[in-house]
Amino acid sequence: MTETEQKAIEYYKENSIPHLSLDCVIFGYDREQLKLKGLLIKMKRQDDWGLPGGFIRFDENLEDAAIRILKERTGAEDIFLKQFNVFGELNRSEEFYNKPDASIKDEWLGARFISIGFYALVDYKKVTPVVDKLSSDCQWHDVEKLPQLMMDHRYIFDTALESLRKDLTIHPVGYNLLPKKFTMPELQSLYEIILGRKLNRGNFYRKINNYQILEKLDEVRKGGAHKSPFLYSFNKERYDEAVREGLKDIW
Amino acid sequence: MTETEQKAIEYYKENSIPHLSLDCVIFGYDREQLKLKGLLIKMKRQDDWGLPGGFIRFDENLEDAAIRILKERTGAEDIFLKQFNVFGELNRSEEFYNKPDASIKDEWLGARFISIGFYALVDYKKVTPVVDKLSSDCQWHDVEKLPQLMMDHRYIFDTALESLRKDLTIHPVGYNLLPKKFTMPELQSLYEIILGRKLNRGNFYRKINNYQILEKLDEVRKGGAHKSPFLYSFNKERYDEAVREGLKDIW
DNA sequence: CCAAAAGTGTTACGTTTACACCCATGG
DNA sequence: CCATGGGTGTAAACGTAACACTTTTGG
Repeated sequence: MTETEQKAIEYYKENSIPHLSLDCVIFGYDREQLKLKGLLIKMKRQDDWGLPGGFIRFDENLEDAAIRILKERTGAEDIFLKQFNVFGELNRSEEFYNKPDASIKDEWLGARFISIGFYALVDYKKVTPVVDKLSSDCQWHDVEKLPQLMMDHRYIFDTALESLRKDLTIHPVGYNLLPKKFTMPELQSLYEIILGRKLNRGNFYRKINNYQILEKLDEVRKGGAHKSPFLYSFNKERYDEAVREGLKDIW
Repeated sequence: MTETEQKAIEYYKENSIPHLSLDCVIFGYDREQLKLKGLLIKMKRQDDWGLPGGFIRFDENLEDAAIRILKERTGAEDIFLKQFNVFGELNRSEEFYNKPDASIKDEWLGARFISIGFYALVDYKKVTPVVDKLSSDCQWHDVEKLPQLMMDHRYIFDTALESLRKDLTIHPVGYNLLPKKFTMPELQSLYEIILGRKLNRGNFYRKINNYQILEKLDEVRKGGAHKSPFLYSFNKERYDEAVREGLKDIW
């Protein structure tokens, strides 16, 4: 273990709640490749990838810790972030740092950890994955072809995706993932990518309009090969309300 | 603080994960009064009621800790138990044990705690509320008229009830709340009590039958004032499957 | 006989899905 | 002109709520 690593661990140890970690499943919407990605990190001298995570400082709210970790890893702020499950099986993490050939050995890190899972959704292009002092790599991976993940991180990832897709049917998504002004096909494409399936255009159009979270602008997007599509923006008040209250029974 | 209390705290301190607690919202189905109850405790020398909670031992799974706490408080085993949210606001708990007039002062207990919320559903009659070493009372309370609760326990309680009612529309409920053999009106009554509203009899009959989680027996319940209702039992395999997978798309 | 229980039918209504049509328009 | 986008129509399938009728049967 290098001195940098040791110092980083020392800092965690002094300022964070022990035995409690936070794992973030960060989904990235890739508008160009029309793919959903997941941000994974690689710990120094480790083969398997893992979820970016962190610890909760003694002086910060749980939610703020998740926001901070996300910011540290991606630079992204003001993002759709949600606590979705706690992973507390015995031995889910202990072995990792205690193996004879473990790249990092530390008593604090090697203790039992219970992890609170958050998932986030960010704009793939707006994000620069950041390698921190304990990691050697931080990369986007296609959700459909994830590499081998360490510990129970594959299970956490799958649970997050399931939660995201379920939440999507109740809550709106798109703010911070699309430009301020966007077209209906762009919004539909976002939904299709997250859900992993095609949606009917006409039905999507009517449904999303009924939610009244959109504002149609008097502009069109010029320059495309075909008819210029209209531009829309989110009505932030109605959008936030729908995120809070859910999309049912808002008539 | 008495010596008993001090010893109890000492035991927690030595065997439990610090800064991490577990709060249980235990709902009790009261078949006779047709009411939904919540199990609350009163800490020694405290006026406000609170949720039964506990800590996670270093050597037990998160889920097992919840099962244990439930068992300690109610004697109930093999119960519908679900993790529903984590409460991690700064200062949600610290003040409680650090107030000048706090009935219990302890460094370990007075530290910051993040609490994992579980809710459970038990048969009101099968349960004997147990007062432990730190509490002076343990009682059922009508869900509609809860007393003042300490800390953020009212918020936790309300969140749990919301989760329970939402889960009820997707997952079946009733095993362990009804006798092995029960009638259709009894099952409907259970649902009505939990949901807090009346359901249409005919529709309920068809719906619950479609789920194919019930087995109609060749017996009737004798002794009532009127027509003897048929008895049913749960088909445990189908029931468990529906609990796991949800009730949609099982056709 | 009466009231509760069991089972079924019917109607209405709303939602979702699938599909299809028409129009607009940029290059 | 043609591919894309915008907007609407519609029919089928499905879900569910409300209600009502019938039959059964214990006391």
